[in-house]
Amino acid sequence: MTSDPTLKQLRYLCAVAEKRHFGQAAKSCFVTQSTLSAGIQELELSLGLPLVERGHKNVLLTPAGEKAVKRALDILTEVQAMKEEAAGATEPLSSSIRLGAIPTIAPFLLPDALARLRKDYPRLKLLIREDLSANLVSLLAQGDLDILLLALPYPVEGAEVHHLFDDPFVVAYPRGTAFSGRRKLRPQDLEGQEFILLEQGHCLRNHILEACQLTDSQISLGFEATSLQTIVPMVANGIGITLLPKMALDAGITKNSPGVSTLEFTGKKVKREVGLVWRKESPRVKDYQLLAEYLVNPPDERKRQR
Amino acid sequence: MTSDPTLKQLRYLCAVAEKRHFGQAAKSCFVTQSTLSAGIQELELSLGLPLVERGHKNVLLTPAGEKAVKRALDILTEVQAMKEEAAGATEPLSSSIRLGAIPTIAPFLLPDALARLRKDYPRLKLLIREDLSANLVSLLAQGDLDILLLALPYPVEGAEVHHLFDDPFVVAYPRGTAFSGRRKLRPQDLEGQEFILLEQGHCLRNHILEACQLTDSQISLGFEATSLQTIVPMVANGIGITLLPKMALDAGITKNSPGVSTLEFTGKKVKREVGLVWRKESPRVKDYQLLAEYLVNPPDERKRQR
DNA sequence: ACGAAGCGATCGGTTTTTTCGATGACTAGT
DNA sequence: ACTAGTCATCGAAAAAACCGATCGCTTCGT
Repeated sequence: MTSDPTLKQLRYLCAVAEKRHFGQAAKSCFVTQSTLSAGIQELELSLGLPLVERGHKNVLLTPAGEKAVKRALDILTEVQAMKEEAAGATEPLSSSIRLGAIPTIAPFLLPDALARLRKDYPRLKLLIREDLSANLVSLLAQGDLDILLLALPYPVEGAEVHHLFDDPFVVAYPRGTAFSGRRKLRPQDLEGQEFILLEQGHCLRNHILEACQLTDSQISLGFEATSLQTIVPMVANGIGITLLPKMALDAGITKNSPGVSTLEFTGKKVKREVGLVWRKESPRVKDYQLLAEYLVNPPDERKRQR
Repeated sequence: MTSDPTLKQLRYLCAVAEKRHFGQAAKSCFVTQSTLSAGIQELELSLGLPLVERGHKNVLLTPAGEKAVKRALDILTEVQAMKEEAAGATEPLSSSIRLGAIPTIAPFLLPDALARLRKDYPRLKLLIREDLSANLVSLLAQGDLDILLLALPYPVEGAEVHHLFDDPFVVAYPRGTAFSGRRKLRPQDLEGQEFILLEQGHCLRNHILEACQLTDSQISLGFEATSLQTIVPMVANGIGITLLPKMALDAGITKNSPGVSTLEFTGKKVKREVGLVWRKESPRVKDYQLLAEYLVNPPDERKRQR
């Protein structure tokens, strides 16, 4: 088995084809004539046929040489293209990011952030996958997703966690009942209430329980829902109360349910956190930090909108 | 300026992309893991960005890495194609040959030979240029032609000459005049005759003069013609006599001119030679010798046809 | 909790390849 | 014949590629 051609050899060949002169070709490649000569010979050896016809006055290419030069030019331009593509890829947020987000964050945080991202980085392709935290974490681990938008705390097994902001809970209750007249609540005020929470698997459920220092067994659960959007009408119908992420409230989740009132908690303890998670080894931290800025900004904007 | 990628590095990258495992990729490249690892690193350095995300359990490619792999595969297949093309080109008479031939040979020798060549080597592309010997020789020297079909002797300045066969001259004279009744002629029998020859520049003219040991001044020239095909009718009209290459006679040049009779010479001295000429440095001698066989064969075939 | 195993990165030393400058062989032109 | 110009060749030095061993880290099994 003869050895393979070398890119260097192909460059030599192209130079010879262009200059039709070994010495000048060598100069244009910044090597000595002997080096180039040997390179051409080796290429001919590896291809098994003569490519160049060495005359005394002029150097000519054999038909095979002509074809080889065409190929070589193709190859070299492709290599060049690869380099340029790589150079272009160093520009931030210029390729695709596969983002996983949980259902209790994605609909409230992403639409606005994505719009602004698209405006500033039109070359970015964001692929969104909405799923439960557990599934997202495993998808991230096996490389099917690049980054996750999760509610924290959540166990992420040696992945990098980047805190974005706190997301306080607010109580949503049927208008005119229970806490009417109160301006703020303490967690313990909720005791004895009928709760409507998301079904098992949603981290929001656990975060709410933890934030209120409750356990599954301590609270009476009238119903379980599959999404926040379905919980709100249930509250409006007087079936029970729930805790909503403020983020969802800000995004207008109660807009079409006038029967629902909301109350904030005192202090800042009753909350979940929102953060990004990526593989520790990921080399695109720069991209992710940039992405983080666009996800953190919305709070300011929401204040304005409120 | 960072160095260029290497084909080897591209192969390493593709192997990693395929195996998603450095050790196995290294094995498939028949190198050690350290070598491959270093190669990938160098490639990343030369492209200026990470291509591979090294996890503990699985190796992943960055988006830039994915693109680079696509490019790399393209490049490698193209290199492979170049090699295969080169290998295919070693097959004889498979590419193009630019053949120069003089007007006093080409129309008589080539049509039949080309037909048989086309049948046996359909991939051969023969480009024919018909011109005077002097022009052909210079075209050959500067590489615009690959091989010449000439009448010899002719000065060819350090080119390679390959004798094909002798081409005797025959006398063509108006039927019923001069040599009627003779079976053979000696050159000196032509003295005093009115000659019709080709115009200056045709080597046939000089070959005839030499063969008969005459000079321009010794013979009376009634007319000069621009082609053999036009000489024959002139002979038929009784304007004079001429010498024709037997090759032309065999090809039927007098077929439509019943007023022309022909006579051979005694011995084998009154002739020109037909040969191929190529640049001494030409690496395609194999092809040319094969071509020669097809040009030499016709004499046998002509006997059959006569 | 701890040891073993798996993986990629790194290090030193050896082998191989590349490169250069000088020289050789050959031709064309003077 | 001699000179200038060209590509091929040679030997030594420089560069690189490569390997085996080892390191650091993580994971898995006990």
